[in-house]
Amino acid sequence: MPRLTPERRETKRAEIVAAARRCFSRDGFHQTSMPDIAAEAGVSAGAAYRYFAGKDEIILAIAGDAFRLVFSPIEQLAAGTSAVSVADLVTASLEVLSAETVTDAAGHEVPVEELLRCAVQTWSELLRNDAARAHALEGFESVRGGIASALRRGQEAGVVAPALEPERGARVVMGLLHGFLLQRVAFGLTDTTGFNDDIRTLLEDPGEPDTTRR
Amino acid sequence: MPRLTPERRETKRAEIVAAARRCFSRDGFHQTSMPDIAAEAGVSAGAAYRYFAGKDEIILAIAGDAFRLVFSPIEQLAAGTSAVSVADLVTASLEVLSAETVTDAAGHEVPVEELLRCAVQTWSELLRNDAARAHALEGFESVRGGIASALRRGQEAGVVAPALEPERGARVVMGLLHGFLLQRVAFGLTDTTGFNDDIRTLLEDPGEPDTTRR
Amino acid sequence: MPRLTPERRETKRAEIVAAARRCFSRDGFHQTSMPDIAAEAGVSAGAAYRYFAGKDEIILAIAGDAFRLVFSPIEQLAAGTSAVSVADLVTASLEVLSAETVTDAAGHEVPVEELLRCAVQTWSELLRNDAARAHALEGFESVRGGIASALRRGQEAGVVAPALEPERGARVVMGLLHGFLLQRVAFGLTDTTGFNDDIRTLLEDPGEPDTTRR
Amino acid sequence: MPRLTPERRETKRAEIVAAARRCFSRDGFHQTSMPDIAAEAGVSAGAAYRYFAGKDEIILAIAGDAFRLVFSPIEQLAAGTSAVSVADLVTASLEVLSAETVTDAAGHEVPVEELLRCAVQTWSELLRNDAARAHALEGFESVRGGIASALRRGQEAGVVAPALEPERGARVVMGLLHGFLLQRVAFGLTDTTGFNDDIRTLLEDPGEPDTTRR
DNA sequence: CATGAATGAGCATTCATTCAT
DNA sequence: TATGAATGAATGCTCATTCAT
Repeated sequence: MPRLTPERRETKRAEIVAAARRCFSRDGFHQTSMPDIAAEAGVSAGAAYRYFAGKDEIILAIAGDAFRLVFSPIEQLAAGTSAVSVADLVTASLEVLSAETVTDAAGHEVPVEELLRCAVQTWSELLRNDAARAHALEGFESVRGGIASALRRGQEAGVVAPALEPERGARVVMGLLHGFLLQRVAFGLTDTTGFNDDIRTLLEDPGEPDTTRR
Repeated sequence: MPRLTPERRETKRAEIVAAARRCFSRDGFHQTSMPDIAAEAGVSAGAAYRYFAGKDEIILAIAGDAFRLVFSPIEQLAAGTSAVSVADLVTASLEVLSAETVTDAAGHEVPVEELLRCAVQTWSELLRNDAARAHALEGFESVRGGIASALRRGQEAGVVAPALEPERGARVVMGLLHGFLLQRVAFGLTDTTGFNDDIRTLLEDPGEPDTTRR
Repeated sequence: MPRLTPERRETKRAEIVAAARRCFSRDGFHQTSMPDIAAEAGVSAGAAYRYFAGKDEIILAIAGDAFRLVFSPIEQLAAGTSAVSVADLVTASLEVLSAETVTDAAGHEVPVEELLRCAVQTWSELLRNDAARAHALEGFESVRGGIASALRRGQEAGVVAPALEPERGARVVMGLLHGFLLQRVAFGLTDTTGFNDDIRTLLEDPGEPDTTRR
Repeated sequence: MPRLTPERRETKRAEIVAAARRCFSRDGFHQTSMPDIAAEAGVSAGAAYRYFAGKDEIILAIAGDAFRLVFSPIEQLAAGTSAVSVADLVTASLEVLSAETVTDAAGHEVPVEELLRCAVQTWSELLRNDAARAHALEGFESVRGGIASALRRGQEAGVVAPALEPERGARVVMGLLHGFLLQRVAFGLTDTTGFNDDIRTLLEDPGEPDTTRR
């Protein structure tokens, strides 16, 4: 039997992750058994243990992905060098909620529906799993830093209010995404078109109405 | 030991719920066993079954509370008749994140930390539990309706932008709360002071800077 | 509270037994809980323990009745002094399978359907419960003795073959009843009319066929 | 420890069945726990669930065997083509009560004592378990049909009374076996030798043959 | 005496994990 | 390497029995 090449190993690992994601999305982290995952991946019950130390490690892998990938569109935008407005950021941020798939670090397409359903479950894990929380916090800060940088670039370019504290602004954007994400997966409120305007209108000064809008 | 008065029954039920909430907050829904709950409540393993049909029913009771109580400050504000601005709503909405306790329907004080940790876990349940989702959706719509009403009153009073679609504005407010809630319990980002301003600033037209702020 | 008179005590005990018999007949000995019996009898869970030491004692009471009452018609016939033929005995024996009710020692009417269903379950208990087996064996021997006596009287009167060993003949009669009893309750084969003739025909010498029959 | 060959699987399944039969025979269906069975079989608590969906399925397997095997000697006789008399049938039928073991469909020797004790318990199950009853009824009818066929062959050969209705005669034979079976396991009345004669004598016309009958 | 709430041991079943093949 | 049978601890739940009121 030929040594398992690193590539084949990685491929198989990814297959197990993808199978686990399907199971988790469908049945939940805790209602999914290791045999379930193995069966979904088309491997034996024991095989998964050659790629992961245990169920927790699979959850962690999924959770890391789920937490981070949700922000992948906005991260890409933020990683650029062009001047972006807040509206651009919010729009990019909510974009993931309407997409069919996103692409993970290894280049695999991940169905957004699965991703989001896993993301919400991930949040529960963060409460009790120190490793997961540390990992997620790192991702959170990384995304926040990226958004903050973009906001700073926007301020320099004059398309973002100079009074905005970038780190805090980034938190708002991320919070909004999480909130709408939850509304979508838990309640089926998939429509996020126009929310950028809604948000702006919401906070608008009522006295000086529409002259500057849109 | 016959004749449990309805009041005593309710008290005991509430004790079990409170114990379950402590366990769930500490260990998670699925890592908490019925014996754990019973022990925390100081009752025998079988006793809980006189008050709840099973573990799911306890989870449901907690989840219902958790989902709804998070909005209790804003619901109270919205239920009033005074004209409130968006800033008032957002402030009230985020208030729960800094409070120590909130009061549930039966008048019991519920520690906010526990409440929020249960709330996040509730979200995971919504994905797979039809009863919980239906229940939560009802709560969601009720809160949304209340906030929308308050926004309409604000529009009539001239303190909310007339262009705002109230139902959509309410979704934004609720989404923000959920997003910040997650940031607090998952990452320890408890500080929400000033976020009202941040949000406003975030969306501000950069061209007309500081004249209207703070 | 007035002392419970022995009569009232006996009445209540009988009510519990009757309730237990209904439960046992419907759900089986082991699928019936003490609360079930109490509820069926309209008393509290604890009350039954004033009349019976525990569930086993109730089963024993039912079992004793069930085992014995099945033979009550044949016992009555055997207890008489008239000369009875084997056909009379078999007929009387199977009679209980077509009756609606039989009357127990205390004069209560007991539905035969319930009685038979409990009787079959009783047999299982005999295998493991020494007290029940001893009790039943005593009843068995008593009935067998009665039938044997009747057979002896029949032999004296010339209506029973003199070569028959009465004790063994009685076993055959009793075995037949048990066999047909099982066929009725387990398979719904309620028809036992004419089986007397069948039995006779079955064992008839085929060489001297039909000249005298029917 | 991969790849359980179908034969080994069947062997192990049979071992569990045999262990369960020992437990059931000793302690009863409902007093035997799954761990009891597993321990008796020398396997772990969970292992049994790879071979049976649950306890009920084990009971059903035992019950099916127990109900059917009791008739195996008479079925073999009836399955033949030779002309058999009623006496032959009854003798064969009761034979099982004196045997040490019988051989099941898979060729395993089953101790008769265990078999009979399980058979009696099976009868209780028939009252409440529709699947078991349907299964047993099928077996019952099959055996009855076999015996009836043998009786018809006997009639053709002139060794069975032509007036006998074979289906009814078969019921009598089966009823007798069940009755004597119960007497053996419940009361230790193991002796069935000569009962064939007893039965015949029992129904024999006493001194003055047929002139007085009916 | 009766009540019925409480107890707590016991049970069927599941499942993460191991390891012989 | 991969397999999948086996393990055995853990869990949710039931129920016979007790006893404070």
